[in-house]
Amino acid sequence: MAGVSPATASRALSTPEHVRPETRAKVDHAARLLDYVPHGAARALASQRSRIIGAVIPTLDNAIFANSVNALQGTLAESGYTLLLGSHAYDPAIELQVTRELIERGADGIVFVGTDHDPQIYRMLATFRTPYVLIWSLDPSGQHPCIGFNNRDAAIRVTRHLLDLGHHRFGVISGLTAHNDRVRERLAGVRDALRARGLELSPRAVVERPYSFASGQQAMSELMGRKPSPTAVVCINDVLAIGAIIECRAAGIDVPGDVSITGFDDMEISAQLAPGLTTMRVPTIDLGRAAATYLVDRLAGREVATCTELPVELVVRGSTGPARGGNPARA
Amino acid sequence: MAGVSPATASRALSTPEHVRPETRAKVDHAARLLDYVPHGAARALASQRSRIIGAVIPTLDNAIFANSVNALQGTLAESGYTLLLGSHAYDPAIELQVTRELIERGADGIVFVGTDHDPQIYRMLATFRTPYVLIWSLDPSGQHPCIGFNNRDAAIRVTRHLLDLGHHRFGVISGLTAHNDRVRERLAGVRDALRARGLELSPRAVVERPYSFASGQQAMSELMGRKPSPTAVVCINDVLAIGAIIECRAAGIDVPGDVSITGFDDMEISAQLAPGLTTMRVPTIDLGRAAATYLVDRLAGREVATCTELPVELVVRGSTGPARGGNPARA
DNA sequence: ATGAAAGCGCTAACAT
DNA sequence: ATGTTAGCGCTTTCAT
Repeated sequence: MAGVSPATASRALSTPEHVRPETRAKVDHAARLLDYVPHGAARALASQRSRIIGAVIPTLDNAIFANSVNALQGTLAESGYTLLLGSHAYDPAIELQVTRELIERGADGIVFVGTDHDPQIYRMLATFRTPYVLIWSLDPSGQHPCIGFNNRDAAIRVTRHLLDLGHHRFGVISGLTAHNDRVRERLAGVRDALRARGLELSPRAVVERPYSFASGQQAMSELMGRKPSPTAVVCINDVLAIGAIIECRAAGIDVPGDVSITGFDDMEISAQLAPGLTTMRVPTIDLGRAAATYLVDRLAGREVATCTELPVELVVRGSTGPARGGNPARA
Repeated sequence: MAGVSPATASRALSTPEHVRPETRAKVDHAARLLDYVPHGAARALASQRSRIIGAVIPTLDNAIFANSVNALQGTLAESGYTLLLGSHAYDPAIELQVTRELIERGADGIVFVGTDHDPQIYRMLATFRTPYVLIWSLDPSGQHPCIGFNNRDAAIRVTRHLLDLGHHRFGVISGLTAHNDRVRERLAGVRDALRARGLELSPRAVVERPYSFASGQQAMSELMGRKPSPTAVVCINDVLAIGAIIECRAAGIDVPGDVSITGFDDMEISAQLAPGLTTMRVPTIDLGRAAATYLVDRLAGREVATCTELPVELVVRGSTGPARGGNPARA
């Protein structure tokens, strides 16, 4: 004790401006001397706020999410919040369970990826009045706060790039569509873009695989085995696209001479490959940062935008080129 | 209320075996009806256990750590623990702060990476009697519980592989050595192995860079600009090694014809590259799992080994070959 | 600006 | 097997 009441000590540490500098000094001194570390649980119990923000993400395997999470955590830390992380490996049951856990831990706010979530999750959030925000997608219903981009439009832009290069025989390497609105939207975007030019994507032209380099390789090999083989392959993310490029190298298929390949996300390595991967750049860092800012502001009672759309950018590199014998003027 | 006392309700939920099935049913029913979610903070305050395990890691950028963390979390979840994650970007001040935060949150145990930590961290852990474990390294002092492997020996094995192929002009692409015992140990291992064959590593032959593909590229370019240029380049991890391979491809340098390259970690993509990367496989998943098991067992009062050494494995792929004109029989 | 007192939601003796 | 009773360490009215 520094000769003051517990109440004053508490104020000195939590709201220093409400305490005379002199008293504050005494308390700070004592705290230092005692190696005082506040008791988070007691604090949370008394104040009804945990200063914990939860994040529910599919997996950390994907470097893309890792970047967002990193930014999220950094930004939260600046405002005195701690990140509590839960991952679910794309399993809705685990996701529900993890969310429950975060609420149980008293999370003041929660970040989710995408719009595909068990209704029970939304119900729980409502019951506990827990603020939350969805990232990576835009919520079409407008019911949920979100910070993301239009996955479908982005995919349309990628596909158009290929169409403009004269391609008309397409293949698609997709991620698993179950419980993943990003993948479904991107896929829909590809279909939309093709249809707009009078092309249909046959089911056989779409290969669905979990995210891994090996999957991408396999899928590419499968696609190139079809005849006629595609001259352009749209991959739903960079991991799959890189796998596809690797497969081409192994199989002696020239990229983009024989086939053009596109990705989605723009991971660090995508720029370094030979050829460089044409892809849609997603602002992963900004996504994490904006989510943190959103929740911190909301918890501080500040006004916040319900939905924020972040820009994505088509990055054209060496993996795409004109269709062989194609006519760039028309598809 | 289900017509029982709070104490019974508590028991029914926490230690069901201490309650008559009939009563348990009543409580469970009421809980379901009320959408009851226990209050973590109150529970932690009363029971003096948070069921939270903290992990203090350098960064999630490195897919390698992400894998370990994933495994850590999964294994902890099986035992009813939640992972609280803190990263510090290799900054000791942030690391101290993050650790403080974890203790403040009442972490029942904490996982750290490597042995290089501010003495104040160890002091705090002792003060709060917080169990902890170091992963990725072996603690030479034997003072700290750890689960890892011998980074120096592993680096020796990699270097010997190159020596046995007849190389004697070496370059090294290192990570930053500050606050990173893994990098320092691996570097020392390379030096040891060379010295054992009468070779010295000149300071100019070692390039130190942060972990990124781009760094690896740059470093490789620098190294190959020296004359005589190395015929073998040891990279302290796969990220740098992949950057190096990419640079060679860009610069028209044949791997392994002109230069052999080795990595360390064995990331998923390392196997897929052309040429495949010769590297030291680190059991990232096992590391995370073992750390979880260690802490859970310790917290349950079970006996635990102070230090566990996990095996690493040299994976020879296409990026290494005989020294041009070298004599494999002797270095 | 500071102190006194109540209580956050739960668990853990202890008693029955 | 269940109820009674404190109390975990802090914050927050409320009073001064």
